[in-house]
Amino acid sequence: MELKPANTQQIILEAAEKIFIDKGYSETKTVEIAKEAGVNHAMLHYYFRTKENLFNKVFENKANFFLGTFKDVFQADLPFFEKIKTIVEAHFDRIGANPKVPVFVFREIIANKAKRDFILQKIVPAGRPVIRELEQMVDAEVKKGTIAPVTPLDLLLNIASLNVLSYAMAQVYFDFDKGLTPEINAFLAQRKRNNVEVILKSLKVERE
Amino acid sequence: MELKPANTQQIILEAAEKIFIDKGYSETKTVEIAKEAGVNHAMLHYYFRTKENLFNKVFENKANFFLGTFKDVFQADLPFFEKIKTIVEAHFDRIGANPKVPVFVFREIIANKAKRDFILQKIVPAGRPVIRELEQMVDAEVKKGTIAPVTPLDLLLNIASLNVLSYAMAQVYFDFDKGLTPEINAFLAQRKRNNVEVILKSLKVERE
DNA sequence: AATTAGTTTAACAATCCTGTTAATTCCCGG
DNA sequence: CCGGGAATTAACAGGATTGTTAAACTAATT
Repeated sequence: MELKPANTQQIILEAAEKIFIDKGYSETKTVEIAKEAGVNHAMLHYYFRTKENLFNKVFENKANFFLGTFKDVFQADLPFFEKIKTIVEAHFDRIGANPKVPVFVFREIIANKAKRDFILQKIVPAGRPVIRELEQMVDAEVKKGTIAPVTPLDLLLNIASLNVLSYAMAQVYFDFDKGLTPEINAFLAQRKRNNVEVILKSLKVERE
Repeated sequence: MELKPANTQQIILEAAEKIFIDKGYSETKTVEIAKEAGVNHAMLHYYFRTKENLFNKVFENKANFFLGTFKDVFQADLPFFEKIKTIVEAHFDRIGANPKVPVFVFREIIANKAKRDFILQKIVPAGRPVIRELEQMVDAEVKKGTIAPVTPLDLLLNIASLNVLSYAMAQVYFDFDKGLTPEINAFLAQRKRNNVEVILKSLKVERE
């Protein structure tokens, strides 16, 4: 992916990202970040002044990543159910690219009220358009009677819940740090299939 | 609930529980636990020797609680779909009694491999019977053709995912520490209804 | 080559945190 | 009431950790 560790600042940021996400804020020592980055630890102060500053940069990036996992998947021009399927799968895969991030974000928010406010003020508003877009899609179908009436928020939360916890559970059952073994891949593939199916079924109209 | 803060050891344990779950292992300072418990911080060492020792006691309790949320809900003698509904709701409510615990458990496991092994060895085997009991219930219905074929593991993970993330999300959106406002209760009630419905629908037989 | 701004280094100060210990108080059985 | 073990306190040692700074180095410009 990123092939230019050109400047020290970027190197530090990437090292910090890795370690913060692995260990959380206070289990992470600035010296360790410096070591991982291969620079003198005074450099962290030179570029970022404080540990918290550096952390906030990382956290903002990652929180945006996690909460933005929905934004990019509405483009395709497909039939409704195909589109939903695509959204669920794309979301699943995006979490797969950073499987530790969601739990990291939740944990840090719950542990630290200041960060919760930060999220609410800066990031949730950005999610508004996603809801609205989904709302239009869903409402149109509901009106046609092709799907059951659901709120877009519930639908969104259902997708996020199934996908996020699939990876969280995988990290409890398996040792994720040693790469994706066939066993892990099988588990994830099964969950992916299951999640799509559950979401699609949740939209089906009930008949008696 | 617990009306006997009789001995110091118990007081310390309860204080530790509260703070560890709020802040995680390393953000928690032993002095703070002592202050919360209203005792000299040397008492922690007197009763528990080390911080890690104390943490492990708390963690084991809470991890067992979380993973045991399924065990107690299979008793009722009801029709299948009613039973599933009861299970989902009971699980939801048990998480509600300790809403921060699931994310706490995930985070600490992911941050600390040693704890993951601990979980796998001591706690997952205890979950085996739950799977088996569910398996019997499900298989019987599948054979009758009254529900779609699903693996009990998937069903279990689906329930856990929806319920756990409902509370995790609630803690991102709302300030949970100031008690349950009507707003929070409304959100949770809606999620509870939704989760039951999604799970039940996931079991419905597909028709064309 | 000299100047300068930007970067890096090494050493250190200050604080914080865990664990320890020796002395003191508490409480109960005799 | 007294002796002794358990519980508690105050004080501190040792280590880790973050942040700071002054000096040294680098590279581009003149």
